[in-house]
Amino acid sequence: MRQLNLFVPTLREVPSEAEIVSHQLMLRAGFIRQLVSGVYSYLPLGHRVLRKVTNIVREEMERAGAQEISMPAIQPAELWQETGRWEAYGPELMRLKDRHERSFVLGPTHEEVVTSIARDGINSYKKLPVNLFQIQTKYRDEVRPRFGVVRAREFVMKDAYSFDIDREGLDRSYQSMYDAYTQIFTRCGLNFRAVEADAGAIGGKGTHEFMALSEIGEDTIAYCDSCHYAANLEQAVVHYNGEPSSEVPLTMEKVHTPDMKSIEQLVSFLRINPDKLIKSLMFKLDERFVLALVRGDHELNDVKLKNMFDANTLRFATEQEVLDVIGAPVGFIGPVGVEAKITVVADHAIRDMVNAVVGAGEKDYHLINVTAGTDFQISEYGDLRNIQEGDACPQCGGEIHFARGIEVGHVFKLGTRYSEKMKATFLDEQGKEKPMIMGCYGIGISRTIAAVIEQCHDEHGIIWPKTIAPFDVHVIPVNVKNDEQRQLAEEVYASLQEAGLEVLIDDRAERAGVKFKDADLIGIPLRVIVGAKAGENKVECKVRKTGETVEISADQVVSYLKEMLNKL
RNA sequence: CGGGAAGUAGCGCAGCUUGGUAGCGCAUCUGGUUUGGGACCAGAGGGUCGCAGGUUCGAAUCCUGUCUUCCCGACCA
Repeated sequence: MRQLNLFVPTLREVPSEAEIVSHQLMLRAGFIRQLVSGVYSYLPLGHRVLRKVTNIVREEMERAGAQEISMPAIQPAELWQETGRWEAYGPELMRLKDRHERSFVLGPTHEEVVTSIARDGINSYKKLPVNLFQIQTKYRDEVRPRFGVVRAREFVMKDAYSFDIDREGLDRSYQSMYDAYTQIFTRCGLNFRAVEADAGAIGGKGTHEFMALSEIGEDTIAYCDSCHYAANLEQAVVHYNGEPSSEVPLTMEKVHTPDMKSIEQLVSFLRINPDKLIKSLMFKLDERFVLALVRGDHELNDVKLKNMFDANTLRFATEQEVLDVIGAPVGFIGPVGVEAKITVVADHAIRDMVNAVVGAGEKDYHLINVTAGTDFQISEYGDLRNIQEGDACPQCGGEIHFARGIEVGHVFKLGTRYSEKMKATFLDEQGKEKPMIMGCYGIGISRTIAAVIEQCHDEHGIIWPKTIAPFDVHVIPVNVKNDEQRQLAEEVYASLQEAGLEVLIDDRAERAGVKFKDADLIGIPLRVIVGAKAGENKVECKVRKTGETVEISADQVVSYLKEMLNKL
């Protein structure tokens, strides 16, 4: 490809709308342009990278036995009403109406469509298992699009759906997708971890998120330093060791704590550590009120609380509800003497606390020297808090650390959630009708590209992994007006192409500095500079990543670069 | 949806306080000189100052409304 004709509008300055490095570089290097918030065009270079990633995904999916299809982005509301997601998905769902006032959605995912296809097309165990995938533009009306293509409203996604006759089949499908994903992200040059995750709106049990490690990641990953354990912060299991305090329980006392509503205020007022405090939080779970207790220095995990009660909805109780049920304002509520009014549950850590501080259930008062089991009763203990750095790993007892991650892939075991609702059944060997067992597997393709840039760049620009670089080699004649240089560069260009490499030649009549700056920005892994020594048939080969430069004879360029490419 | 910031040429910004009909750098075009890390000189093109309304003889500037973009939060495959 000739740069003279290539549309690469590079920017010298950083567009003010871009905050993070990948967004800035994608704009500056001329890969993308924004149309409206969260919606982007991919320019020629960006599109080439998109194609590279797409090809890797396609290859690995097909290698894993999945079959590519293409489903519509426009889907009728009726399909979503069948599974209840027309309501459940909420405002994230892009909805629209046609001229006859019929409702449609722009698909954020395709469980409904693919299940309807399977339901019509598959009716015997003999036709299973099947895994169908597509690579397609998806739509989500994000509350707040941000970080360029990392959180966009329109984005490219690979989604796959497996259909099996039983759980064992699903386990096999799931594992093969897990392996394919590992292969895909490795090939893309990404530093990632597969973490145990929450199933979210799609539902189902048994799920892993593939997280690209990055400071700008929107999720926190808890991982173990001595085993492979890694989980979403919200999902990580907290191991209960049972280390009761050796303190002698003292007699409960009421103390005046005027306006001391927060943990921080109490800590400085009473001169105690936050781990001596018990936080009492009141929630409304479905139709009931619950008082949940966690240690002062811990964070309550609402998903765990929700799961404890198998509830569908959870929200904080309003100030009025707290006043009505407990009889005290928020900030002064506690577990003592409320057993008759409300269900009290607690995190395991509360078990071990002796002489703790709780709200007195009376404005401007707290109780000190309070001990669970003695001064108040707990109806159920459970793992209700978020894991913290330094906690023990639930699998091996090692130490838990935190890292930030960008979710680039997600594999779910769906089970029969959709097949039952949509009556996607098959006849088994006994002639018995059964719902298909489903799995679904997504990869955020456009987001993956941003994640790679976050991990692979320097102060000059992008440093593409060779596997997804827009080109393999960048040939730069320093001065195109010099016939020797131009001709030699053309020869090198032709021979590299002949050798099957993807080559971009900067044949613009720009000064050397401009070309080098642009080349750094664009980030093609290998560079051939044809300059002053063209007359001696010598060129310079440079590795973008290391800056390593070697002067070689033009005749050796092809073999040398092929070797370098293998080493990268 | 709550909090904050900003909309002036393709990009980055000044001008606004104190109203007088728009400017700088980069980019673009022409000519010349340059030519190994974003050159120099001379000239040129490009803007309904986000939009609407109001105040005024006169509005980029003051007032009101509205839209958009970005950031923080809530939310989230």
